[in-house]
Amino acid sequence: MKATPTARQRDRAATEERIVAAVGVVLARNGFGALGINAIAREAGVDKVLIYRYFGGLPELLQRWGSSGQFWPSVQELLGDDDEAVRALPLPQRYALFFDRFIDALRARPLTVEILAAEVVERNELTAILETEREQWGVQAEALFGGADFERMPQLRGITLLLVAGVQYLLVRSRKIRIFGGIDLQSDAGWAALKASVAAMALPMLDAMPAAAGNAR
Amino acid sequence: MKATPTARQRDRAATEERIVAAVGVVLARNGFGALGINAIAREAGVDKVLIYRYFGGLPELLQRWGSSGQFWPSVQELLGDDDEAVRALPLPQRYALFFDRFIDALRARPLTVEILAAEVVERNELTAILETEREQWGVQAEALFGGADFERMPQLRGITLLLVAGVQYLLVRSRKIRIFGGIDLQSDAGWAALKASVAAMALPMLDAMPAAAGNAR
DNA sequence: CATTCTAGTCACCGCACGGTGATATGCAAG
DNA sequence: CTTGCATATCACCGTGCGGTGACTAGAATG
Repeated sequence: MKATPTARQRDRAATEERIVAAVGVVLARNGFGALGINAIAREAGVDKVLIYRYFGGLPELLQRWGSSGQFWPSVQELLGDDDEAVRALPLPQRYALFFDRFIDALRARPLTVEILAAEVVERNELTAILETEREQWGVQAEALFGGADFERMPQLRGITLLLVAGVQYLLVRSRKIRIFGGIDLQSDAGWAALKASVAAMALPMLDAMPAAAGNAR
Repeated sequence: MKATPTARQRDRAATEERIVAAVGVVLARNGFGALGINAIAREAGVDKVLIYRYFGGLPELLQRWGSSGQFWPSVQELLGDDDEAVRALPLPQRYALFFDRFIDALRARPLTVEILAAEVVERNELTAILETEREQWGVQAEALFGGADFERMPQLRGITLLLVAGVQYLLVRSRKIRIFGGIDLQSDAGWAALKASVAAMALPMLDAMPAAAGNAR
């Protein structure tokens, strides 16, 4: 009479899956700050000791979870299906399109934004995931423009970096606040306005910068 | 023989001061995550019960600390002493100068950057400080350009917002990482490159945007 | 000297956390 | 059927946290 409270089904693979899934749930619901052994085990409906047994500990579990999804958009995703068409676009339009798709891709990944926020506070297994994914991405994304443009316009890299950083910051902030600098960060309209601003600025800047550039390849 | 371990000096004003000062020390050394009653009391060399007695609790203490310094640069600081000269500058140069000084002002305030990072995670008494200071600032800073320019160029607000956000993001990230997108965020040279990029981009953009603008007032 | 505030000290509570050892239980091979 | 192993459970530990009640000691007042 001591125990036997239904005694779970003894299926290790399934249990592991539940634990890994619980990571995402807790992260999405309670944020990174509440992401601990106890919370995950509770969410999965599983004894926390199993996390230690199956994964070794929280770090390993987070790695496992991280390798179970794509958290950073691939360059292919930014290109879309019309691969060739995008590559043929004049530089300013290509530049604007890049930000368009970059914003959309990140807005569609709330968990990525959550990790992005966690990166601010500390460096851990989760943030390492994004770092590695982003590293390759940076190289490929630059190739999308044809690095030649970057060579010709040394100032372009700084501006692009600031804009990319700005997008990430606004995304992270949009989790907690709605209006920032007069723009609604939680609405499509707000982000559309930002996209339009980038487009409007890309044209004169890219035309003027290297004496005469405009088109690419 | 029970006690009398020198029995501190019974000076409430001085003790309060030590406690308030300890907030800044702990925040600077261990970051926002470690900013608690125990840590502050320990740092101040004071029993934590005094924090409750003198201030009521952590929130009130943080408010008190927050009102004891200027955490956001005033518009006057961005203008500098040569007030009139700056106002007379052509728009692109004024725009670039604004970012120059904005970056310098924030880089000189590590505690502000720390609060900026805390804003990402949660909203509390600390972040409220920055919010209110920043609110007034936003209005005044826009006046610095003459709001007319913003009216004439609707896209300008979005770009400016993205750049300001980008600066804040890079500052926050620079606490933990050194290189970001190929730029050294912990060196003056890195930031100088970013400033140069803004300047290089401001000229063609602001010239072209409203058909014909260029100079102001 | 006795009284009364008040600044400062000490000891303790409940809680949630990360982590671990011993134990019960289902499944499958011998 | 028995044995052995992997799976799941329970009970417990130490630690640091925010928070509180009861105490001690100096300083001013009569």
